Amino acid sequence: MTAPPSLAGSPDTQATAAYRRLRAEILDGRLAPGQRLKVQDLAALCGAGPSPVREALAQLAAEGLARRIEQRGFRVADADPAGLAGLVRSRCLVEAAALREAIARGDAAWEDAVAAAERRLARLPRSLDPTRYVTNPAWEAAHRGFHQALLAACAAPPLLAFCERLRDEAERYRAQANAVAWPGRDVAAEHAAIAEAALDRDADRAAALLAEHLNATGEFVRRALERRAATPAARRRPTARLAAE
Amino acid sequence: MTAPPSLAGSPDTQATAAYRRLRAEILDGRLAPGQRLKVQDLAALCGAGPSPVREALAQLAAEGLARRIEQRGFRVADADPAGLAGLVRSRCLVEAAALREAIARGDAAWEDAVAAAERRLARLPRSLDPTRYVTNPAWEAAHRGFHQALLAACAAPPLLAFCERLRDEAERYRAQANAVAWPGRDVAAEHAAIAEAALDRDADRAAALLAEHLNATGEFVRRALERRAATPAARRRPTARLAAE
DNA sequence: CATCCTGTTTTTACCGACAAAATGCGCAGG
DNA sequence: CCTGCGCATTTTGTCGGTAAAAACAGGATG
Repeated sequence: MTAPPSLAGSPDTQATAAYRRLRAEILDGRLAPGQRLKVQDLAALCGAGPSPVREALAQLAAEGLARRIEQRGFRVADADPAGLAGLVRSRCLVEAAALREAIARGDAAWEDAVAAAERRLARLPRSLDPTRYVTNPAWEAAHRGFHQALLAACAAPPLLAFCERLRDEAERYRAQANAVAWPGRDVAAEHAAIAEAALDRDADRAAALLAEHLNATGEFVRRALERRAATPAARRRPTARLAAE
Repeated sequence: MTAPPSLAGSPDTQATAAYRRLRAEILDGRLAPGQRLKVQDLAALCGAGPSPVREALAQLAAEGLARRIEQRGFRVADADPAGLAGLVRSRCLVEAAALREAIARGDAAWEDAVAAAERRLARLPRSLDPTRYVTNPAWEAAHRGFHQALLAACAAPPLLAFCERLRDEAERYRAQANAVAWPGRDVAAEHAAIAEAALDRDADRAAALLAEHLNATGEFVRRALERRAATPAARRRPTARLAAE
């Protein structure tokens, strides 16, 4: 029971700490798409030297969250409509395939987990404030958990990891969109319908509903992105300095 | 005219050079699965300092070709039967889905490209030596080109990139297997059948043939892996020693 | 008026050195 | 003969400083 050197948790090395931090900032849009990532600035931000930061950036670039330009540093990956379209199409195809597989292979435990995740998600409010959108971390976690539970019975770890990665990237787009508007859609009903079809073992219906769900979110984000592009970049407010190169 | 510093091509930074090199060595098995990756050794190998090497390793770890163990360095990713099974399953699901999409969206140019790639591949010998297996780089390139051409009409870049990554990992397993045996299968016929079904726009048949093709390769590799586990001088200790150093 | 050159300033990419942690080894004790 | 503990050695992860490449700004030029 003595706690000699390091017992619990993560003694998190500087490199992974920087990785986590930068990843989070990119995902929620605090580091805007296209923005330049100067090593020294980030090093100062993370309170670390340049080496761990470069390591983190290399990792992020490999995951597609950043772009490396040889001899010219790193930038946050862009989030343009073309990228969104490819992302949504990928998600529809891949998640539908994974869901079909999960439905084919899922056992009783999988059914229970799906049902439980659905109920847990349904109980939580999407936004912390009923009148306008305020991110609810608990809902986000439950949402992720639901989609994960749906596919969990699919015995193909690389595929599931890929789904996770695409979900991450989608979150980045959503963060852009939520700055502008939020959906009036009844997402809870969509989730319930997907869960029901999956538990009925109706692969075609479940896959179609899931694809529709993803497409609807994509369409919403596309509109928001469009509207955002139309608005002249917040008429030179100092706050825009973050986004400016 | 004045013979400037770097004239053509890539002035390849040390980090990317190391990345390419290590990646190649992992893919063709010269760095064996599970092997420890000591930074200093690799740095000496690449003629570079530790920082670029760590950067390359972080990238490889993000791609799944290496594992990072916090505070304990990097190792080459394992290549055990379980990993192979998940990989094959993932490839079947993902490539089938991508192929369906490509068949649905492909135009005449796509058809031509597929047909051309198939003919190019059919013309090349699988092995440089007819009596035993000797890797033929031209065939490898054409093979990759064929599978790529098949899916090219699928408008989902992230998905295609993922297929590439899985193909890379599969190559790693194949390198293990080819050290033991080589398939008597008529792979050329399989490729021809897939191309024909795709050009007939018969998505179901094409997807089924492709999945079968991938499964057959997977099964071949699995057998080879099994045989390999039995033969080497790993009598006293369970398989652990193979991974050690 | 746009364009090109040129010197200055940032920024990248890299190395070598250093502390903390892990690994392996020898040795006492059961 | 095996088991557990402390010490020397390796290895990791990190920093600060440095050459070289890119970005920038200003002035001369067609």
